[in-house]
Amino acid sequence: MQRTDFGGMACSIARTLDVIGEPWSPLILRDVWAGFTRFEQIQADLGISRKVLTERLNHLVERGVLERRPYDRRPRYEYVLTEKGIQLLDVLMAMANWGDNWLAGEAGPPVLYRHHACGEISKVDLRCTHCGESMHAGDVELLQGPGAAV
Amino acid sequence: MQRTDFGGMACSIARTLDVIGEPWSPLILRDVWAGFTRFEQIQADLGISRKVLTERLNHLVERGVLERRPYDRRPRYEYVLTEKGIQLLDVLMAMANWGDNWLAGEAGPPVLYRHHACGEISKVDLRCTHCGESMHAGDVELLQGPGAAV
DNA sequence: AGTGTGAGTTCCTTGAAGGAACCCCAATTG
DNA sequence: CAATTGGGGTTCCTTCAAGGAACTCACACT
Repeated sequence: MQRTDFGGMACSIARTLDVIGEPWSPLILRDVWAGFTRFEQIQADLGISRKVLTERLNHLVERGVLERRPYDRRPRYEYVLTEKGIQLLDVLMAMANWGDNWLAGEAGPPVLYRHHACGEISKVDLRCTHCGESMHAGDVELLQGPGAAV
Repeated sequence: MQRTDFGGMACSIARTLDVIGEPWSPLILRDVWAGFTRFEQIQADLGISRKVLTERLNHLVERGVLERRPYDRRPRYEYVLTEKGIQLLDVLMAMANWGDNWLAGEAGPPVLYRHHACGEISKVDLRCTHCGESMHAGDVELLQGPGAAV
C-alpha cells in the first residue's frame, strides 16, 4: 500500500522504489520491454485491474520512465520506454537472474537470454565499471556520499 | 497490497517480486546489509510499523532470504542474510545504481561504493557471464526456456 | 444511424498499511 | 525477592489502496 513516501529518503534504493516499488510496476515494464505496449495488451497479459493499470502507467509516465504516444488518428496510445526506462531494465534483469537461480525449480528458467555480442545463451553478472572485475555486495565498502543526509 | 499471487507466474521477475515485492522488503534487506540486524534497530531506522516489520521479517525468513538467530541467553534475535539473501543484494545494487544515476539530483549520490578489488570508488555494470562484455536489456534476445508455461 | 474498439473512468467491496497501546520474557537492580 | 528495564514482538482500530465489474467516450468503418 505504501503510504509512506520513499522518494524523500536519502537513499537511492528508496528513491527507486518510489518509482517502481508499487505492486505491478515492474511487471508492467517487463511487458513493455517484451513488446506489450498498449493498454489492452498489458491488461490482458497481466490480468491487472484496469483502474490500477491506469494509475501505474500515469505514474511511470510522470516519472519519465515511459512515454505515452499516439499511434493512430483515433485516440489510441502506446507506451514506450524512455532512455531512463531502458536503464531501469537493469534492475529487472537482476531480478530475473536471481529468480532463475533460486526460484525456477526443476522445470528450469522460463526465459533464456541470448547475448547478441557473443551469440551465447548466458546470464548477467555485476562488474565494476572501473576494473571490470566482479563486484557484489560483499565486495564493496559503503562510504558517505555528497548527497548523504546531515 | 498485492493480493494477486505473483509466485505462481511463469516469470522469474514475478517470482522475485513474490519474495521482495511487498512495500518495505527491499529496505529491510538494505538495513540488514548495512548492519542493522535487530528488530528495534530496523524499526527505528526505517520508521516502519512494528506490525508490518514483523510480517516482512517472517516472510523473508520463510523464503530463505534471512535467518533468525538468537544472540543472547535472553530471547533476543538478530536477522542475518543467507547465501540466497546475499545474492539478492545484486538487485538492490542495481536499484541503487539507477537511483544514483537518475534521481540523485544536484546533491549527488547519498552513498558511494569502494570496490575492494581495485580500491576505487566505482559503479556496477551488467556483464555477460560468458563473454564478459556489457549485457543490457537491448543486447539480448528473449527465448522460451524449459520452464516456460505451456 | 449503427457497430466496433481501444482506452480509459466509476463505484463498491475487501483487505493491507499506519499507528498507538499493550504483553511477555529473562536478566539486572534495590 | 519484588520492581525495573529492554528487546521483541501482538492486538486493535482507522484509513486508504487493490480487485473487479460495469459504464463512458471518441473516433472510424459500414
